[in-house]
Amino acid sequence: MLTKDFLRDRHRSELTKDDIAALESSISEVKDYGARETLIRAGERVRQSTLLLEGLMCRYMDDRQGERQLVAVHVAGDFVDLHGFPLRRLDHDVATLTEVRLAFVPHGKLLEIVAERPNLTRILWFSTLIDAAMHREWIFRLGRLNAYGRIAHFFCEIDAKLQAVNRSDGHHFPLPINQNDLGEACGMTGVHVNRILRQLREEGVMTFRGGEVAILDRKRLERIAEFDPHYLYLDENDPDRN
Amino acid sequence: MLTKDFLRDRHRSELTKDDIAALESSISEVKDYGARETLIRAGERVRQSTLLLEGLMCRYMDDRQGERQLVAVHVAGDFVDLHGFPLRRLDHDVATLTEVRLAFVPHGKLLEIVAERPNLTRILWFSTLIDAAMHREWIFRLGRLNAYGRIAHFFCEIDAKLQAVNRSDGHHFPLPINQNDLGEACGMTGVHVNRILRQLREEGVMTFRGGEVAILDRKRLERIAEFDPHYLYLDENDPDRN
DNA sequence: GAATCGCCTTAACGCGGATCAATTCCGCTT
DNA sequence: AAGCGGAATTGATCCGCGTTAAGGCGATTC
Repeated sequence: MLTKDFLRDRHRSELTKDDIAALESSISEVKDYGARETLIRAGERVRQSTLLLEGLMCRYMDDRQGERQLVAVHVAGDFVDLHGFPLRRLDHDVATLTEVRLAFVPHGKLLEIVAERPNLTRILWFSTLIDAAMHREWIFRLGRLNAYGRIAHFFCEIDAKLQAVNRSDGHHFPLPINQNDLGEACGMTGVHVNRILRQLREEGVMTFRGGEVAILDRKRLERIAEFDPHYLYLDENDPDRN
Repeated sequence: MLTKDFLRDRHRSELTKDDIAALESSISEVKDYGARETLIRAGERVRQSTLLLEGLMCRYMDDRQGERQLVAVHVAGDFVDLHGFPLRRLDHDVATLTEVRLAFVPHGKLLEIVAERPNLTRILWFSTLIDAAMHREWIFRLGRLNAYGRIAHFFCEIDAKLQAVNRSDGHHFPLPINQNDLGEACGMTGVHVNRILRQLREEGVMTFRGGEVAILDRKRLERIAEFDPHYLYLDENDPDRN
């Protein structure tokens, strides 16, 4: 089941067996890629969308001096560029962070889904809007938190997302990226990321070394980050679903 | 025609007459509101979506100390909280900035559209993804530009959006908000906004006084902002549409 | 016409994070 | 065991922006 992590812990139960079968059968190809490959460039016409099965990916934009700003980090189960289907061309680049396994869905198949499966369509739409909600939280993080809060927030978010697809136990998880990547996600230099990580380590909040994260004091970490996972639309946070 | 500004200059031509009629007839109510009213609070269950017919609105999140971060500013023609339809509850507040005229569309009608009108559905989906693209550009702006660039970028964006719905001639337009609002949009204090505005004024790039914007040197303004309107998905920027 | 209010404006001061530059660490190669 | 390259680490210095505070100006109200 290639789509087993798609919307896992995110109203996946609203998908019927038929919906899932339709989605599964619209996959044209599964392929592996190495770390740090750019798969899509901004402005290109895109004709398929990418479901991330395993590994980490990111989306980013570069400024005039070539400084990079990540706008999203993706984990297993994410439909990384589903928004490319209605948009037809993207406003940013898409790249792998680690080695990945990807499944591709041609946009022709998505057109059929929109024509024939309103329920699945609404839920695919929903999944692209979770990404938008995460974008908003990133805006908040960059606009209102200092470096300490921004880094803490990044780890809260990635942990919550990895937990939802069972890649983190909430205390410990692999995250094979470097301090510079972290800086590019949080709008700061690698040097300053290093100082912040030292502070978090010395205060016993969390550690990040050799691509391994350990969360030691979740309460403190979440307070530093002003973290509230509502914006991730995970099942447990939805008080009166219906 | 209440929906005349919806997606104006943004692939609106892909909507059939029938689609437009269906959308128009799904409007349940038109209502006016005053400036600075919060219409939707984060977490509420939403059962209708809001089309902005005239005026300015914003979406925002507050941090723990009550400091506000805007995550979007909306102009006439924007379907402000269409994302509330698939999401069902929002992760942020929605408020008016100026006096506004609004049209409401019940989510029940949107369900019918999704069931019966695949083309309109795909285009409604598209419209919510333009908002996501603007979020990404805001992330870039906050993460990689300094105060000078961020303010310049804000004005480039709002001008481009207002031009698309014919509320700006590209040189001069009303923008009845204050310097503090600008700060909340650009992640800085009102005091510093004031310094930057003075600088832009003294350098002959643009002015912003009494709710009126004048763009004096567009080339310079766009260079300062590193502005490229591709992310707005306006018609003139789409080299080979179809 | 005095008082009030919202908003703009400017100045003084301090801090957070960028910048620049070394140094250390560690996994990999040979 | 030595050599190498990428990443982590740390220090010194600088400056952009926050903070605080004070004053100005036009609009509104009584």
